[in-house]
Order: sequence, then C-alpha cells, then structure tokens
Amino acid sequence: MSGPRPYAELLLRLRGAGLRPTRQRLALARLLFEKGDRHITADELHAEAEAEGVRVSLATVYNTLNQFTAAGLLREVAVEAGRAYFDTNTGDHHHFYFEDDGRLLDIPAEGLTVKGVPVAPAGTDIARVDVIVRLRGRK
Amino acid sequence: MSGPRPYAELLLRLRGAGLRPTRQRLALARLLFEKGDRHITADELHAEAEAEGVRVSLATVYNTLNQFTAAGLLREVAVEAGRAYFDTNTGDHHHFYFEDDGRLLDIPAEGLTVKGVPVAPAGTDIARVDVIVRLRGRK
DNA sequence: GTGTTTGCAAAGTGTTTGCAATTTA
DNA sequence: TAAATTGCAAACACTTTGCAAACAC
Repeated sequence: MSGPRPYAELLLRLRGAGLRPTRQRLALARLLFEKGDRHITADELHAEAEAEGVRVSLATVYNTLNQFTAAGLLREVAVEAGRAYFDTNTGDHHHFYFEDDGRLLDIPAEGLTVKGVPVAPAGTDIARVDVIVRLRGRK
Repeated sequence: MSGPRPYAELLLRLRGAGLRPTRQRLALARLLFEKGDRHITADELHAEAEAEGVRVSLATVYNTLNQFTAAGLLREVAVEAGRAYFDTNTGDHHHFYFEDDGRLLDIPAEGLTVKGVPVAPAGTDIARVDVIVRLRGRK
C-alpha cells in the first residue's frame, strides 16, 4: 500500500508531463493520486475540491482532466454514453461496472485474459482492449 | 445471408415487443433490421430516414431507439462518452472500435473468449461482459 | 516581461421531456 | 372513443471555448 505521496512527487509528476504546477493542478493531482486508484467524473472531482476548500472552476477541472489524460497520467473509461469517467490507474486492467449506481471497480489484469482477439484490420493497430463486466443488483 | 425481411415479419416483431406498429416505428425498424447488422446513432438513423423521405422527428427516433432497446430488439454499445451507438445484433459478440472515425465492427463471439472473470460481487449478477478492441490508424 | 493558465459566461453537443394534436386499435 | 404515439420546442446534462485577468517562470 502506497502511503500519501509527498508534495515533491506530485510536482515532479506534473513537470514530467510538461504541465506547470499551478495551485489548481497540484490540488487536483493531490485529490486524484493520493488516495489510491480512483474512478471519478469531472463533477465529482469538482465537488471534492470545493469540499476541501480548494477554489477551482468546473471548466478548469475539465481542462485539467483532459490534460492529465493526454499526458498519460489518467485514462478515460467509457461505460455509458453521457458520463466520462477518469481512472487514476493507467496500468493494464479491466472493470466491473455497477449499472445500478454507476460505480466502477478495478479487475486486475492478472487472471482475466482475453483470448482469440482477431488481428487488427489492415492499416490499424490495437490501441487497447477494454473489458467491462456489467453488474446488476440481484433480484 | 438473410434477404430483405418482409413487412409481416417487422410487424410481428413490433407486436411481439408490445409496440404499436406505427408508420414511424415500421419505417425505422425497416432501416434498422433490413440491412443486416448495423451500428448506428440516433442522428444517423434520423438522417437516413429523411434521405428516404420518411418524416420522423429526432425526438421520436430517440424514443424509438430506447423503446427498441428496452424491448431487447437493440442493444446499446458504450464506446465513447457523448455518443450512444445502437447495435442491431443482440446476440453474444464483441466489437472493434475505430477511434479515428468512430466506426464499429462486430467480432463474433466464437473465437474471442474472456477467461478468469472474477465472481460477481455479493448481491450482484453479471449482466453482460463487453469487450471493446480499440483501433488506431497505423502511423 | 512573456507566455501559460484560470475563471467566467457563453456556446456546443447529445438526449430527454411536457404537452397539444394526431393516430391506432 | 380511449389509449398510445408523435412532433415541436423547451429543458437538460455534460463538455468545450473565447477572452480578459491572474499567475508561473
């Protein structure tokens, strides 16, 4: 279990991504990366920031999440049209999706394997293979 | 290859789903189900209908797609936040997704298998396992 | 100082909804 | 004729953008 990451580490992380470590970006990075693996929407992150007394506009949260994603610090998970989830775990893994409440849960790559993926159509390469296991409350 | 389905079959299909076979629903059903397996957005279907001279409002296209999906005639594929794709193939299969142009292509269930899916968390059942193979144009 | 980033509000998507008019059974 | 369906426009939810002020280096 990785404890809270020190300020210096977040700073390096942003610098390494070519992003200026502004107050807003540092605060959002702290929220995102200091609590282990998370799946979060822009709105949720904005609410969390506000709750902690960090002043950030929703537009900046969106911009920051997109910049972090472009820089490879985050990854986007598509489970439902209409809501964009950002995943702080950029490694190889998959997801459970609770359709009833919209929660996401990691499935480690070890164990779950996809066999028999056809070769990529001519002119294309496989960027990623996403597996979403959709769950519903048992009736 | 299944040829064009006769009118009567579409009619039965709607009746079987408990949906009145209105002019609009029949026209949309014809566009959806008479051309083999398709992946289509509401906007695309609306444009197709217009191109064929079928008068349908976009709102009705949305309502119809949702009703068809609820009735099990269609299935929704989530590949990207913001756009909802509807798939006329409701059987067990997976998808290639061309990130460059937003196209979807079926991957038959035979061959591609997912092994090692963890048991569903307590109180839930697995509704479906979706595999999306994301493709990018080769550089 | 110079270029980057922020915040706001406005604009843009894609989708759903309220309700009167129309259609189906 | 009673109930379901349609179309329109307005409302919605989510996301992006333009631009002046604030900030980082």
